[in-house]
Amino acid sequence: MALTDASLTALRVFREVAERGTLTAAASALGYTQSAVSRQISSLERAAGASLLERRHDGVRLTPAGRVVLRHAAVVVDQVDAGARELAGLPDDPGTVRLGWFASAGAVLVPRALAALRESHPGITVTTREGGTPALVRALRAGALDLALLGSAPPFRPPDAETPALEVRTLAERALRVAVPEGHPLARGDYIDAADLHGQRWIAGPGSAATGGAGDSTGMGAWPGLDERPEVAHSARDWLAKLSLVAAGCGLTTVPAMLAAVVPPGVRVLPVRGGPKEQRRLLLARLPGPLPEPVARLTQALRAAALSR
Amino acid sequence: MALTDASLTALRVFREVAERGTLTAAASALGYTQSAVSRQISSLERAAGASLLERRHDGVRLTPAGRVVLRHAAVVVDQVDAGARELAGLPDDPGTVRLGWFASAGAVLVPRALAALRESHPGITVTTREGGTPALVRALRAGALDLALLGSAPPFRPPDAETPALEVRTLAERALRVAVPEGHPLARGDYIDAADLHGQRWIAGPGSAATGGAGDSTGMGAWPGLDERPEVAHSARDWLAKLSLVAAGCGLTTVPAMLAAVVPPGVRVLPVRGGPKEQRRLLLARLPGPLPEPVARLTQALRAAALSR
DNA sequence: TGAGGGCCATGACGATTACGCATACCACAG
DNA sequence: CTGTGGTATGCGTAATCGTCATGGCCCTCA
Repeated sequence: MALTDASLTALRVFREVAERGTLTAAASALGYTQSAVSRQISSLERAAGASLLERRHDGVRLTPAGRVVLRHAAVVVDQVDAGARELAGLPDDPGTVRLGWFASAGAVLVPRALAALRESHPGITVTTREGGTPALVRALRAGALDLALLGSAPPFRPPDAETPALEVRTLAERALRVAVPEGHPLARGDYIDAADLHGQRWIAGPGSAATGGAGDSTGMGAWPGLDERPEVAHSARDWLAKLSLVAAGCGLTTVPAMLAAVVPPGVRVLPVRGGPKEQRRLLLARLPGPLPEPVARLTQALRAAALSR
Repeated sequence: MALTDASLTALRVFREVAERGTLTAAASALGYTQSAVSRQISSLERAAGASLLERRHDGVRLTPAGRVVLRHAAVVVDQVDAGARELAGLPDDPGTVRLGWFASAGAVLVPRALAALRESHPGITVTTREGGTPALVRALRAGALDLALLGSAPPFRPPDAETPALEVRTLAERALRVAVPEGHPLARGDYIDAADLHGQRWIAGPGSAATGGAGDSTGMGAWPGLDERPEVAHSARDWLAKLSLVAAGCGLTTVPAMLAAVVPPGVRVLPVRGGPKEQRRLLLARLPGPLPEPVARLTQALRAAALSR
């Protein structure tokens, strides 16, 4: 028996379980009994030939194999749903969703998601605005935004400590990279050794902290793991300006992996090896409560966009 | 009952039927009886709430609804298969595949497919070469190529008449478009009326036939459905040169829809309405015989690339 | 015109799967 | 110790899946 023998129902159930954290909650959400959900999971694990979930007293956790299957399952289920929608030509719920985002997410993920959403749900209107993580969280709390894309750096803490806790899901977690000019010596390899970042000139973000530790990329500039005082040759907030400077050979800058998709000609985006792992998370946050259909659709679009490379 | 209630088996069967053209052939290929396949199709049609196939005495044809479902089904099934492979960590068969292609396919589809293949199967080496359809067919026959991307124009005939017949599958069928400069009056709308193509200056392909009827885009230039003698302002083979000329405002040119993905700034690619439908097919051909694993993988990658927009 | 071949649909039947109900077991908190 | 929350599994019922056999339609050829 192989994963290819899995059923769509099992994949759909698995995704719901992974999101909700317990078989019981997933069952309730999908209109099954816990028993049926348990069997679907068991069936999927047999097909996968691996345990996909660790069972704990208070729910389940994904195993590494579970994470692999979840990634594929999400794509599959969303694709089937998209097919159903297209086929039915369903009149979707009209509505407006208000989304907040930080700059690098706005440059890549948001356009990608909005384009997909415009195609799959032409009736949904999305308004968006840029902001830093603290400001976006305040706007969520105030009810001025329905959804917000937030960045998060280690140690990965909740966006704020107020109650009720924000409903936060991780869309992606990827390592930071460095953008180098095409002709730069460091551009010759497939990665940059952290030790080779010594003595480089950097294009930093705004503010006094040249390394910009915030997860939302606003202050990003010199490599955060750099164990020397960085030489800051330029300081800029605008990503297009920063990347143009890189292209012009003016220096290096740290970028979220996502930005690699939109760098202009003359720029290479490379991972860094050695030194501490510089991971960043892309989060999607909202206030707890019923999930309106347009918000759910945008959430799906953002998730799909984050899963695609 | 909705498409979301469909089974993976039904989707897999449906795709095989669509490719092979008869329920009987699909059944044989998948190890089912014709009866089981017929029921899977019926089940899928119930889920879709529409007829997906026209039944004819010699097999089946896709309905418009069937085409929609096929597009999604292919993605779903390939994604499940990809998940299975990733999960199994299967050592893939190493090997080299030789692929032939014509220029516009080489500019878009081949890079896209090869990039995807490099990621999913790093052990597979692909060598490619450009050629026109007649030359590529000869190379297939001579065993110098494993696969070839061929263009086909109406009336859609087999690539040649030799035996054994080449194994040919249609990856895509799309209408030709016209590339116009951004500032051109015809660039203002979402489409071009065929009547408005009168009197335009054209960037033609090589050779004496300015409209270049061959499906493989080599001679493509003036709109093939043009009912006047075209004014040819430029003649070029190289697509980058042609498109750069368009961007520079030197004239219009006919392009396969696929090329819209890689036009440089300053170019708009628009469909044409009115006049005869100018459809072109993208075919993938090989000699009949056992399908080596690396060839199958490249075939899948090319198919996936052709399905994505 | 009739025979034969190819193709799809469907009745009948047996095997397998899916799901709900009830229950057992485990961990944790008060 | 009791109550709560969570997962796994036995049992019974209903639905689904696939094969075999058959019928109907269309086309080709002698």
